[in-house]
Amino acid sequence: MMKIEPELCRVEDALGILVGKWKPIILLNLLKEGTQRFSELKRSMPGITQKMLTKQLRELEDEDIVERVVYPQVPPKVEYSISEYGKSLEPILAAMHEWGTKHTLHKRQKLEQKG
Amino acid sequence: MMKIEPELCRVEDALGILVGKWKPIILLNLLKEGTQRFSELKRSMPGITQKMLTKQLRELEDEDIVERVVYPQVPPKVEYSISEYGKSLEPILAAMHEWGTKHTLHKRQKLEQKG
DNA sequence: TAATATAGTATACAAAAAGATACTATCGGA
DNA sequence: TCCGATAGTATCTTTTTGTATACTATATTA
Repeated sequence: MMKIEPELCRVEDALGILVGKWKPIILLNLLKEGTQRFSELKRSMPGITQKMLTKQLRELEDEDIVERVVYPQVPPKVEYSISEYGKSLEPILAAMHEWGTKHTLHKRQKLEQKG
Repeated sequence: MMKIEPELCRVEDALGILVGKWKPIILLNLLKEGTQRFSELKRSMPGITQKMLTKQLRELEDEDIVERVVYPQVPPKVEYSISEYGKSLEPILAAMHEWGTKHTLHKRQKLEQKG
């Protein structure tokens, strides 16, 4: 059985990058669609505000997960993509998605038992 | 390459369970030490308040990740442990810990380059 | 009889995250 | 000349999280 020393725990370091109401969605979008413009990302995430999208992207960029390329044009064009380094998060996202799917089912079954 | 449909994404369901300033630590403690009393858990997490520990444990219990057993004694004795179901989170915690460890190193190297 | 240990709850407060809304610059086209 | 598109900022408010501190019950022990 795996035993991580709780006091040497680095789970939070990974968690900190994924946490944020929109980060997993942003990452999955970029992983699925590849390079995307700011406006494309925004359109694919109904409900997100400009401010939030910018903020989350900056944070991901600061962690080297996401790459940002500005084209000197008017109107502006800025493209976002997952960095090679960022792709190392993919198995974690996949594992969480898989677990989350099972857990959703688990909760549904629990609710049905109670009526 | 794995492609999770962002609109069917269940990453948040897993994330929601791990998020909270103390949850990963609590889970790792229980995974490492096995069954623990409330006071033992508290002692092994310097800085956590009673209220926070109770709250996090309740939330984990509500998700069936943690089991709570009350002994009808005075002074009270309450034991916490990871449920069988909860153990399915272990690979995710391990993956995040591993990634987090690498990421900590990555950031350190980046800082050193800049001085 | 008073202190101690345990596992809490109650209340108030502070800080962080998220949301709503309005504003900016600038080129091309109508 | 005014509008629209793009990728942002700036400011304010609300919501969510987390912290600090005090309080509770009760058998046992000194």
